[in-house]
Amino acid sequence: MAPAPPASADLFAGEKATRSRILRAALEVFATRGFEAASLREITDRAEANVAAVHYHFGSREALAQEVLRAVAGPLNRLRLEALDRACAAGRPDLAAVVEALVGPPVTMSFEATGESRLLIRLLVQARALPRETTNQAIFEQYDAMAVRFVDALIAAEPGLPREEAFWRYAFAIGALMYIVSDSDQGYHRLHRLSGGLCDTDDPQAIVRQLVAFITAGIRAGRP
Amino acid sequence: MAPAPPASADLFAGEKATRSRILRAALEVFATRGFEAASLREITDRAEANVAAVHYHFGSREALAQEVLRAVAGPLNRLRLEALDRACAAGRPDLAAVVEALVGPPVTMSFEATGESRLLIRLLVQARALPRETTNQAIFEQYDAMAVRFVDALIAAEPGLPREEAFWRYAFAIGALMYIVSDSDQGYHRLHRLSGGLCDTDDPQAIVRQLVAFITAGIRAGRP
DNA sequence: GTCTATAACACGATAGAC
DNA sequence: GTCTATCGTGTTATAGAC
Repeated sequence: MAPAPPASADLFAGEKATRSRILRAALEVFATRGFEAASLREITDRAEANVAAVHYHFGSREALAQEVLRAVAGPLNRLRLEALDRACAAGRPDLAAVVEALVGPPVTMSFEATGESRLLIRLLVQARALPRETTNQAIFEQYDAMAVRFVDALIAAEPGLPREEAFWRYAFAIGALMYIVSDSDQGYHRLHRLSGGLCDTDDPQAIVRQLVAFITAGIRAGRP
Repeated sequence: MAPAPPASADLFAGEKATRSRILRAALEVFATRGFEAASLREITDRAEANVAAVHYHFGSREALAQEVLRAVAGPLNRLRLEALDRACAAGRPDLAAVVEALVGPPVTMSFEATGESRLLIRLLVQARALPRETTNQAIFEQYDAMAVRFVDALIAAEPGLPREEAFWRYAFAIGALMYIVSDSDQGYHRLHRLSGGLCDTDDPQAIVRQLVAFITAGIRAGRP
């Protein structure tokens, strides 16, 4: 059996040629223009395919959106859970290692030069900004179980941490993560400008380092 | 001279009747449907006005979006800076008081039953999810100066905190804030569901308490 | 200042040829 | 499986009556 391909490999390689090109183009357009504003025409132009091909392969624009979200969510979670397994391998996990397993993979993926996963966070930001039935469904089914596993790992690392606080702080961590990744993305770079160049938001290692320090301390805070 | 009205008062009270109704409706529609997906028809229907009136009063759909963002950003910053001034009044400020001045007003405003500011965070989430020239301009000119004032206050509260870290952690705080507010908004409530009801995301005081505990500890973290 | 009517165009979806 | 052509609808914007 062949080993699983790295997350940065072509997510849609196994697909039929046109279907694959449409998926790739749709990811790009949905991520940069939003699920609502993206048009089928823009997607098919980029895919060098036809509007009718989308309906043939996916049935509707909405079904295409759901398919894209599903296809792209897998690799991130796999990387995260592998890193979490490594952190938990030797008994009680180290908190910083758990946090790094949570924030490291998405940051790394966002900075890939090529590959589809690069746009994942942007896609998730879109889905969250404008919740819709279809995208919510795809996200919940892919991320809920992973979220609970990480919360459990946080508690394993910090046995004194009440479960309620673990959930709140998991959410805060995800918020900080998504905010900083989308800031460093697509030429926005508000933090870099605001800090007068002090914060290098183009350095993924710096981002992970800063995130881990902040989140780890936040999770260790006393009960409010 | 009359005192400034409370932030929850009608933001558009001074406006001409139709123009005011359009602004109010536009805020609602832009905040819930996104800047790209919102249509003039939906806005004018809600405003009980005419499509042509928008062009008469604002010139274009894009100019209307910019106007809405500008009109709504003021009250939040005023509340925050007033709270920051109180925190800094007696010499060296308390870190928790500075953080509460940052996150308290937006959380409180999001939970207002009426008033336009209730939708502000949602509007900012939209603007950030899909950065555009016009909305960026409106946000930067309203928020950049305030951000730097808060970073300075963080450093004043924690003299050992390097300026670079202060900026990173300010950004992380904003990310956690926006994430949790948009989660508790509009029936999304993912954290509530995910935590099996442990986290009451309908209680603004609980949210502020949790945010302040997490962020305060994160800011006090050692240099990574 | 506010309306109706309409121009000019983009959208998602589908029928039917090949 | 992939195309062209087209239907019906919704969009921004504007011209002109009042």
